[in-house]
Amino acid sequence: MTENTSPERVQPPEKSAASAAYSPLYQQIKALLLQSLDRGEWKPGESIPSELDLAARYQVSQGTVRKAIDELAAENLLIRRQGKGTFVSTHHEANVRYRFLRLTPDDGHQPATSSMIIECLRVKAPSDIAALLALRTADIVVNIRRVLSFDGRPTILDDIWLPGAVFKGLTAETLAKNKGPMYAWFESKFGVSMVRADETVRAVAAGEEASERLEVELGSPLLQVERISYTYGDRPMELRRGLYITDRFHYRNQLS
Amino acid sequence: MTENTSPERVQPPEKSAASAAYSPLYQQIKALLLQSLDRGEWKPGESIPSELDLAARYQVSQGTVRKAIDELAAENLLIRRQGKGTFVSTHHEANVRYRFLRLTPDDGHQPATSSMIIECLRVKAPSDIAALLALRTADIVVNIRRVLSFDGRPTILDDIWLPGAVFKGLTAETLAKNKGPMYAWFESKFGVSMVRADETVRAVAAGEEASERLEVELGSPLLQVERISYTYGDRPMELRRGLYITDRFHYRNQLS
DNA sequence: CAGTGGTCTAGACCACGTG
DNA sequence: ACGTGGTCTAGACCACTGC
Repeated sequence: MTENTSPERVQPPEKSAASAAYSPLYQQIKALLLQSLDRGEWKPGESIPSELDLAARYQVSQGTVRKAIDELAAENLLIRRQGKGTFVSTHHEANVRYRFLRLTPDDGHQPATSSMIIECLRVKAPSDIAALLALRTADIVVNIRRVLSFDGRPTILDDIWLPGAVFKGLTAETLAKNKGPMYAWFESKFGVSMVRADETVRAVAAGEEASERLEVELGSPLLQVERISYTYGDRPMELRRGLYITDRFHYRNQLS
Repeated sequence: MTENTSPERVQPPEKSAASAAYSPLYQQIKALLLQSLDRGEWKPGESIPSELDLAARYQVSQGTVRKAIDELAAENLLIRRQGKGTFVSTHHEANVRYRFLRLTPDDGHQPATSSMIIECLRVKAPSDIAALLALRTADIVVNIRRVLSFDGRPTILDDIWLPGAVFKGLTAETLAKNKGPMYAWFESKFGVSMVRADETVRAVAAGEEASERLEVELGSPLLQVERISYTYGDRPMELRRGLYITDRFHYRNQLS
């Protein structure tokens, strides 16, 4: 009974010259791990099987599994912990909360955060939003608008768009009940893990609504940040347009 | 004659429990490679010795050298090219020119770039500049001010500060002669490789000079980008304050 | 003490670039 | 044909964690 009927049997890489679609073994393993993550076989915060177990499961050496995991860890999808295991990334943990928020206080001290929901509506997707979220204009999207305050000062005005089909049961009420980071809530309530994001940053002048909500002069400079967040498989799952006040905070970035 | 008198002999990692300052072998190799890079033993754009040569030189296995190089490649200090060798990163190559410039045209098309030097002075370091560059206020710094234009439109007003002791012979004349990216010029003319950078981004209102130089209304929103660039060993080598017009361009960023 | 990831080695073979 | 980095394996031992 050593016959292997697992659907996850990997192909040994085609080593003959004729192979056009050659893919290294560890990339195939990486793809299989990604599938399992996407499918929810291992949930955010949980540990995945040990390297030796995975090696046995996929019939490859530990070194090959290791290389696959190395890449996923480099992309922040997995987190290695020596002596404990390898864990699925989550937005719940203290050290990586607000992982996608690059706005940082000018002095080091961490501010108290509070959120005020302006509205939360389900509407047909405007065409620009639909395009960015890879939806059709007939599809329903959830539109959340809110103000984030730091130390009691309104600082961020957010306009958030989510695919309605995925975020079922998201209403102003359920939203209001949730404390803590929105991305952590998305994980536990809707099973959506935000894995990476692209941001587009500009300086703009405060319009009427922004100046009221953020309590700044009409026309004051604001940082406009448009973010598209992706879940596994590069599927866009959120469009977020934010206006930031940057007099006591700054947007930080590391180049290399 | 097998005695090894090389100054680069590495310590086998202390494997006994008592070792407080344990450092993996490959980290020691990485540090040695960094020293050689800093010292200029291999110049930007050149290839470093092959993995097998380095393994022989440091008396370790190829795998250990490989892991050290892997990390340096992940930090963009080295570039691997299969079949050819491993090369020292440079700002000269077309694909990584303007590697630190995150301002991107809204439409895809690459704009024609031109630079206009406003002035280039050697002065005593103001205290804030000195602090950020890890200098004393008595030290001399070079201060360059310039406007970058894209497709003929002034778009960036830069205020650049460099340690005078390192950038000897940098004058408005020599600067004006240089075409192409400033960081590439720093490499070939002054032997300074910029290896990574930290940026702080804000939205600000155009002041008098900015509005004149960039031909925008007084008070229009501009993106203010303060960048500290580092050479090997995390030594700060440049402070750059830029004001960007972001109506046809945006600052892009990837989060993960 | 057992189990996990982390380091290190040695060797085989492959893919790529250049003669 | 050769030398380069890239992949894959197997095995030994170490460091860390928790029972």
